[in-house]
Amino acid sequence: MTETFEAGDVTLRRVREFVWEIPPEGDMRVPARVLASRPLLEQIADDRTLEQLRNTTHLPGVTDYALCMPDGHQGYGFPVGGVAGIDAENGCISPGAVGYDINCGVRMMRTDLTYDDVRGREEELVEALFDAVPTGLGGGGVVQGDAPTVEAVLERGVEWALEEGWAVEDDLTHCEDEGRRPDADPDAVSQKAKDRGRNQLGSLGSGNHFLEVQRVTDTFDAATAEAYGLAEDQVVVLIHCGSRGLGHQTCNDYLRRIEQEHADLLADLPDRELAAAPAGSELAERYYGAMCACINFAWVNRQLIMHRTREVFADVFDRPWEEMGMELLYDVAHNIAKKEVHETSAGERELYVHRKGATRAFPAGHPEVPAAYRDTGQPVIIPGSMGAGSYVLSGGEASLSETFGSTAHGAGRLMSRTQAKQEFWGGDVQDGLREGQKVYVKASSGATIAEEAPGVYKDVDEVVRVSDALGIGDKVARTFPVCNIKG
DNA sequence: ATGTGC
Repeated sequence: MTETFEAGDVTLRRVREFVWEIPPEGDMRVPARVLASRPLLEQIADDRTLEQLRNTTHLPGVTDYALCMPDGHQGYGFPVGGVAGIDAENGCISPGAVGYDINCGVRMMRTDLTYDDVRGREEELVEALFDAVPTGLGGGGVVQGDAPTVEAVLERGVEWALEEGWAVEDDLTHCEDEGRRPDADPDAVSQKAKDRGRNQLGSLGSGNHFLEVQRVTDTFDAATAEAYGLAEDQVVVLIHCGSRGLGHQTCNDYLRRIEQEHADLLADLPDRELAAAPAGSELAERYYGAMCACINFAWVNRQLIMHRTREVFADVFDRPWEEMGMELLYDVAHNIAKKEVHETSAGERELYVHRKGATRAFPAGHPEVPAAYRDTGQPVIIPGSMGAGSYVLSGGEASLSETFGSTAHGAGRLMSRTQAKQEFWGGDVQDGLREGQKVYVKASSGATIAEEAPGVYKDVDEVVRVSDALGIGDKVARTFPVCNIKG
């Protein structure tokens, strides 16, 4: 008999280990799949995640199945951790299925330092980073951009940073799409969005965004770890942030326009938050071009923060950063929609692959993996919480057949920010991390520390275990925090 | 996530 899992009015049936399916019924165009262990499934049984996932199967052109990654939880319309491959010719594109923070993502920078080099100097380092990298809501960035600067960043991405001395050539070759989305259309980004972004170039923002100095605690795959330049005890830097007010404004601009101009499509959807523009429409093209421009902005944002971090390390350790092996390992987006060609049940199709809180995980040999990682598969960076550490995976062979080339993006929230602030007090969390785990955290707001307390997250080990077992993203290395700055 | 609302 088929094993089932009941959650409210949703019944999932087990397809095989870690694969659960909501069979199509009513206006569902395809099944919905959750990739999770039973404990992870139980953690999304009582919120809107499964209902939202089911809703996404109503989107025109959704292909084969809608998916929820192991770290999934409820979001705006479309679950965080959601993946949908939607036909780019006959389907649609949905801003809510990309997320408000366009190209929210992570980059990891290597160093040649070991934990011994930073131990005892955590406080000095965390203070220096906090002084150098703007955090929190509002304006102020590493760079104060004027209007032409914003245009250049939207158009050319990290190439702009290279020209301006904020990057080296190797940074481009170790970034998804070499740091530039060619489909970017800066004219499709509103003046209001550009104005908001102008003084936010090189700023972390708030919420779950952070910069963390970490040490590698484990390697699981010696050959891939070596190819990625990772070894136990090594110090690395992880940067998690997105496109700030510029991306947020762009998402909002297009949601409102799409709701108005494609009200007929919206009328057939179960949730207003899923508003989508039909493929081929002017608005679909404009949103795609604007989103790609925001992607470039976010890559530059992370680039500026990384380069500033190099300067901080040079200062603190009194050596040129080039002599400390401070190279970009990889930068990967986890809030994005991309035109990609995939093998589907209907044959080869060009899809808008929507990944919202999901990471692309292309395996070895895929032509879109940067040359540096063509033989190992794309690095997949999965940040965990301040108390649990993070993972580096490599894109798995099964990702292309199972998940449109995707895997998880983090530990996944267990509770809302409001609930977190009722459960935790920022100062206590900070003290506990420092005294218990030698993790030095500095934030511009105590509330943010409470909202991001380790206890508000699911078990990242369990999330990664599922990814690895399914063969969509394979374990390479694990890291643990040393010091962390956040909004 | 966000000049912390739709």
